[in-house]
Amino acid sequence: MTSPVRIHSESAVLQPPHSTGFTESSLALLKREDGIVQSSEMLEHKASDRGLYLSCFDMLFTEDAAWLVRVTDAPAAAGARLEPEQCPVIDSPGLGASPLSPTLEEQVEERSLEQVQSLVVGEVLKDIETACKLLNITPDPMEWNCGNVQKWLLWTEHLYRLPQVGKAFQDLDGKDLCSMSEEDFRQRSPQCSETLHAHLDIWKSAAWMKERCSGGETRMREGEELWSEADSSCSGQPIHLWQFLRELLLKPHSYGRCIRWLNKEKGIFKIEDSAHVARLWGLRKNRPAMNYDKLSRSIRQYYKKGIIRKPDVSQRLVYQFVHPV
DNA sequence: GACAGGATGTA
DNA sequence: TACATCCTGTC
Repeated sequence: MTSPVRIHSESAVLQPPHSTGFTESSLALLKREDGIVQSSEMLEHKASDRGLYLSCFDMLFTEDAAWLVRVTDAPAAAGARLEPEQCPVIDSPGLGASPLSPTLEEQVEERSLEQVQSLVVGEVLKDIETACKLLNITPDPMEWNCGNVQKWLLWTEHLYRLPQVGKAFQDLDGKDLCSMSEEDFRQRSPQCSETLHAHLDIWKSAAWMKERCSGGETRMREGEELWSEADSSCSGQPIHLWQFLRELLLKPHSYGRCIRWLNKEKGIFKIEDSAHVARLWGLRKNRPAMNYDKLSRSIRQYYKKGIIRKPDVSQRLVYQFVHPV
């Protein structure tokens, strides 16, 4: 099926592998991520409420991607409406209306879907943004050096519980990585090629979207705003441990399994997986030998400074921000 | 294994 | 200054 919608500019340096920006495997990968699955379920639920039976991901990431064009390139979207055979099947009155003059109901449905779709994309961008902060790398894989590639690999291993594959890619920088086909990935890492390739696709697509959106566009939606969100990693100052911990805590969808609030109002949090948090901190600071013993020593340095303390009722792995956000 | 805190090194 | 590292000791 060919798409009438081209969301890629011919001049774009980095082009996603498909016209949608997301390959089938990267979509499958997206579905595996908790928050995205939630968003997807939300959308599917919403769709079923309205008599739609098209999967949200089919809607969102199949080749039409008209919503994406609307978000990023509204004027160009004028000719980007779906051809009739590509439209989602909608079991509702008014279906017989001419595709050239959608009914009010169709327009309302479309708008609702667009809103949820932009939420899903927002989640993807948010995850990437968080990873960039934690790893101190740029979101565009094309700009990565070999060290950045290794960090990204470590990150992807962590995210998808993959075996260590860094050695197989140790001689590659971002440009090399981006030019690799899935078969190239398979040759270097037969076990993880699909996941790695798909995950890289997501990053490439996000980078492409960001590049596309930053070209003088004044229109801002949720996902895009996230890229320009001011945070500790944008200040040029090295991140402090307490800031890092707070950032993890503020992304429960991504890190809730290793650190979470026990009482957000009081700033009380629990480190659920000490080794994991330490590894993330080590990644962020380029300290491969980081462990919880060292990390906790740094946390204890905050006791004197009045930044973090143990709660009144001391518990293992539970700390408290003295000045909760 | 978590915790507390001293000592020292480093950028 | 803000850790990172190593250490001793306690629970």
